[in-house]
Amino acid sequence: MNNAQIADILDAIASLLELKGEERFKVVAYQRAARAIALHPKEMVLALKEGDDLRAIPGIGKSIAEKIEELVRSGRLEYFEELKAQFPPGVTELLHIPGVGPKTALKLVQELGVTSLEELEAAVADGRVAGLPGLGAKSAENIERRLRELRAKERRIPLGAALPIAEELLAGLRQVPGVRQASAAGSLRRFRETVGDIDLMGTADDPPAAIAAFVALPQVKAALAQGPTKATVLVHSGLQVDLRLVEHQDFGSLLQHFTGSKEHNVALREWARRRGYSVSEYGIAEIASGRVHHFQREEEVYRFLGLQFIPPEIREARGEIELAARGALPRLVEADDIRGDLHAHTDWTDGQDSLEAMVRAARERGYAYLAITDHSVGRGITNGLSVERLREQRKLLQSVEQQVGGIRVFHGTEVDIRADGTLDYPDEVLAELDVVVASLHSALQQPAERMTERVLRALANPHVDVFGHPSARLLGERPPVELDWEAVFHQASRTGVALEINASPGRLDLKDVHVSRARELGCRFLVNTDAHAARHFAAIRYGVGVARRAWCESQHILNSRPLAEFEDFLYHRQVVSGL
DNA sequence: GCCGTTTTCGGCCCGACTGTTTTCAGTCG
Repeated sequence: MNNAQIADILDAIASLLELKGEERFKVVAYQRAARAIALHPKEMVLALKEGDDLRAIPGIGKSIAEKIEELVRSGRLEYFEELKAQFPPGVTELLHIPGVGPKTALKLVQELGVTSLEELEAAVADGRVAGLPGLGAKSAENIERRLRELRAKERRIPLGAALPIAEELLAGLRQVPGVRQASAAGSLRRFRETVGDIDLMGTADDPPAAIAAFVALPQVKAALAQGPTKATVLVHSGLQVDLRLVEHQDFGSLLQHFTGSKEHNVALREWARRRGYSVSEYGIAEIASGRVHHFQREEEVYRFLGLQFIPPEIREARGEIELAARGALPRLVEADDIRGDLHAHTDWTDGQDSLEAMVRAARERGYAYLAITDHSVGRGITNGLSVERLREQRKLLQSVEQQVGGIRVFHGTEVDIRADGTLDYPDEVLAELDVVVASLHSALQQPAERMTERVLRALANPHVDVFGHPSARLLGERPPVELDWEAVFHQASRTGVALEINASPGRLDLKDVHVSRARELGCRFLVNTDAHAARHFAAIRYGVGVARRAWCESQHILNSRPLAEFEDFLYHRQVVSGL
């Protein structure tokens, strides 16, 4: 049983307790515990095996720790089974409908015997829902609409699709006279890998005029709602965007509030409350006197509470507030720290731009180094390089490096890890290269055990420097491979192979939680774009966002290190080979 | 059920919206 499954059960318990009418705080305790487990980098199975005290995890106490132990040990939880038995199966499904909470769900179950979305649909259609006490025609109508929406799309948009749209809208908004502040908020600002919608915040001298200008932007397909200080629009990609404008003096508090996460805000407010303050989106009130403090800038909100500024990417209620109080937050790596990209393709294989164009683009970004890593021979579909072409490419690379100047260009490969864990070039060819990125591209359906053996074998090859896009997932299109991550991270840590944080917006691979765990185990990382065109280098920020969400500092990210130090990694690291 | 800068007991974030309510409950972010 993995953490995600445990978290699901804890969430289900919370829902059942809600239905039961249990005290709200007990419900919240289970919801918090579920989230804590879902975000916990180390698998519970392993934590228990190693004798960790689960109560050290914020939100986990004696009672829930025991339940997790029972779940891990036996695969089931008596308490959960008993709770489930008290309700018709499927009733918690109703809670997934926005607008339907425990009270409404219980009413639907008890009065109408509805236990599934299908039955609910029927009950709405024949008017039984509208006839319930406390509900009316309007409620039934809303439920019907929400049911439809739930079916149509329960999909979130990849960060890489949403962020450019948000930035275009913000640029448009900033052109409007009188607009002084404009920023994205929400999960987009926290760099979550997918977002449900886009939240924008701003201040304007004349809010209604700014709102009017906003809904008239060319990106806007339709305005769903438009008030004097708020607008909700659809953009052409179908994404929903909310804009909210406030007084200049309150922008800091507003941005803080709407950036979230919800759990971070709850933790922050509890923390403040214990010190006599009440925090809301309108400012910070002194509880004793009622005096309210206003903040134009978000930094001031945290400073007022005696906290270091907490970067949005780590606002997830994972202990960041306590660290900020002690002034002990990590110095997260920044996009400007990145000095080179170690995974790039050219038109020698499936890239769009020439080798020279790629090198020039990297130098223009101010990079000190770049690796050209075209595909290996077995990737026929990408025109993978034969050994002869690979060697030919090196000659060109050396002359381009000289011509362009000011940037070190490494010759590398993105070599296929074959189904049996061998690599797609012989060792003596790999030995000629500066950088070897080993990646999975085929036979991605292997069962976990086989896939793990395959990867461990590949990482044991002393020529391999980097494990490329380790899970091979494509966001929203292809699931990650089945892999014993713990074993892989241990292997990478031992052999010194760097794990790639692939910044390509369709991948974001490794993902944040895995990066956290690998970092704990002593792994180091490369944030690479896997650029297939010069313009793709700009995607580096998505990968940096993942690294930041995993609390990575510059020391963890090898390609944020100066050239000399990076060459130490390539040429002089202690290579441990063998399985 | 969790937790501790008043506390091992008695608290537990805050405000807005919606619908159905004649003063508020339920739900959401």
